[in-house]
Amino acid sequence: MTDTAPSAEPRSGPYICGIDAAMDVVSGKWKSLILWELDAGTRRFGELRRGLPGVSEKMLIQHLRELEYDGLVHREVYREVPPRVEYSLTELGRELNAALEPLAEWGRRRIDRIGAERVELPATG
Amino acid sequence: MTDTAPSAEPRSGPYICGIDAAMDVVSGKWKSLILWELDAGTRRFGELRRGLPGVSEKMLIQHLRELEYDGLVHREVYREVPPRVEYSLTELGRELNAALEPLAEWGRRRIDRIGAERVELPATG
DNA sequence: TGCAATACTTACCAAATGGTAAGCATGACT
DNA sequence: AGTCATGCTTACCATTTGGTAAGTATTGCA
Repeated sequence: MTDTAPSAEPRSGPYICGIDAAMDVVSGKWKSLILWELDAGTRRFGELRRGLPGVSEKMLIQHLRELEYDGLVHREVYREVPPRVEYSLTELGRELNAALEPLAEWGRRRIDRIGAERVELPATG
Repeated sequence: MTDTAPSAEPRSGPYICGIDAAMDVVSGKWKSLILWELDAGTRRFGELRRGLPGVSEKMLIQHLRELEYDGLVHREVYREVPPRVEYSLTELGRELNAALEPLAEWGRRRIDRIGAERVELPATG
């Protein structure tokens, strides 16, 4: 297998607890951010890339593929030229995002508390 | 700086969003598990090690130090021989754990859904 | 004297993760 | 024929992360 080949099916433990199992699908530098972006609606590959400042194409597809295998995002290919591929959240993905919301809120308070810098995101919705 | 030297102060972004800031303090193979263990009460170093099957001493202290710097755990040293060191959650740590609960619940359902294996934890209390 | 217990500390190494940059396929447009 | 756009794919490399195993310090106890 090569460098970028993603696993062929959902990662599947063994896990010590629920956190362990949830973190497994969310860990990766851009995954939660991708989920967040998609929560606002369907996005094309290029739109996602532009919406996530700093992500490389390699990592973006790699993460998208893993999220797809884990059943969190849906990939729809339109056979056009130039190609069009749209990504959206599955129901499972939306549930995960909901479960991430309290964590996001905690993080926002942490940013305020420690006065961390914020990265400006070009508005995406 | 050597291999194991932890950073001297809380990690501090810049962050893209709350998730980003929260994940930053939780990511690390054992961190959420350590938090989970400590949620049940104060633990000595050795107790934590025995409670987390597979963790190495190096990673355990490294993660504990980072959690301490990030203000999530409190470290209390008793000058005895042999030494005794007790770790416990701070209020901030308890808040983080609360924010992690929905994610844990999602993860538990994921384990059931995909029929993932579970690792047996020796009972720690 | 020598070993046990506890909480680290260190050196070294392997695997995982992520980045850069170039290449590929297709068809419309010039 | 050459360029553009899009969505990848690949090779290669650097950094990060985590593991193993040995060593340190202190004092009680056999």
